[in-house]
Amino acid sequence: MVTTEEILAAAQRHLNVDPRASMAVLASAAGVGRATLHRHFASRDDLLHELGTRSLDRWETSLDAADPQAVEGAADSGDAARITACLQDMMARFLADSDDFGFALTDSYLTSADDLLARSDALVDRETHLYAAAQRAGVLRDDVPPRWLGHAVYGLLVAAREAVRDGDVARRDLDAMVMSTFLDGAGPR
Amino acid sequence: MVTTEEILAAAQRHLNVDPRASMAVLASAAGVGRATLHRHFASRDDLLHELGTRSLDRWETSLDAADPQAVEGAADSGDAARITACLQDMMARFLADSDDFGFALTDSYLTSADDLLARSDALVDRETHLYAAAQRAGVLRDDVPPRWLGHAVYGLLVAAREAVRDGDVARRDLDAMVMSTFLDGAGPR
DNA sequence: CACTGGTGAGACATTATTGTCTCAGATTGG
DNA sequence: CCAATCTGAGACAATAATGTCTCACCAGTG
Repeated sequence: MVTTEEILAAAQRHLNVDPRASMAVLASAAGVGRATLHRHFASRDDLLHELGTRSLDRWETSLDAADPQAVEGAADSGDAARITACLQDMMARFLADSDDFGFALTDSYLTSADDLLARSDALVDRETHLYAAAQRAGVLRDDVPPRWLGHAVYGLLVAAREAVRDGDVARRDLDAMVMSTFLDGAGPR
Repeated sequence: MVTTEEILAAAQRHLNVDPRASMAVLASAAGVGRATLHRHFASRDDLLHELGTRSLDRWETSLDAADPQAVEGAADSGDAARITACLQDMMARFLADSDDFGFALTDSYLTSADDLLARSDALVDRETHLYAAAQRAGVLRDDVPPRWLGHAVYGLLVAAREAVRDGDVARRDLDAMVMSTFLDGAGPR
């Protein structure tokens, strides 16, 4: 039997490639009849909404794991190693999610529903506070807006997903490479 | 009168937000009747194909400008300042294009048409050679695959577009910020 | 065996989208 | 003013997508 999770995974994988994929296409992509797909999700909007919710759930979970550590670390304002480890942990979680859960596509889901958009905004704020704290702790450069750091991380996640998909980077090297690129850049060692 | 260019610009802007936008939506987004839109582009595929072609044209132009400089710079294998300037120039061109010309959406256009896909692959190769040359010249770190650098640049372009769109970074600061993030990363100064 | 729950195939009406066409009005340039 | 040209609105048929429904089928269970 094909579970709801498998259907969602197949749908996301497919919508990544073709955002216009029809329900019929998504059904056969999941190896399921069109009727069965509609038994899981009454409408296409339902499916997209669920997909968006799952993405936000994962994002929130990653932030939940990273946030308290960071706030602590920033509170005693100096434990750079700790806050760096926290950033690394968060990045690794993001990367794990970007694997099977798309990232670049998230946007198109969110903009359609107000509740998802609101959640997304709230998470952006939380993450931005985290970067700001890292800046105060001297772990991240403070000559750029913290929001830019958030965008940069997102961009690198997109890059990472593409790189793995194209086979340009091995999955096991990904975490270290992305983190190093984020922190140290692409300039000479 | 609404020119073809304006229609394309409006379409791209709109398709960025909603890849499923219909011809009717795209027409009114361009401030034009549906019939007029079809006078410019016989079919939706035609429109998307043209959009993809324009993206590739701009990309190719940017590479044309950067490539000879880089090859020269790599040939005498040491003029780091020169090859850095060349990378900066290329990045600035990319950023200028990512402004009005979308970037993140390019993919969905390309994967639909074989000729565009082939052109895209060729350009990726050219750009990769450029990064490899930069690595040999000691301008970019050589402990990562050159293709990863390409992905990273692409990701930062996505980030830059989002950052400007959200008003998180002023356009005039963008070039320097993106280049510095690419070369030096987000770690402390 | 009979029964149950879930499934795929497909019919079906409805709606959205596409591409073509016509026509009346507006604009431009002579 | 007139003619040529381009435009938007809308009619139109064809196609695609959506959501609902029925029905035969099959696997597992009692």
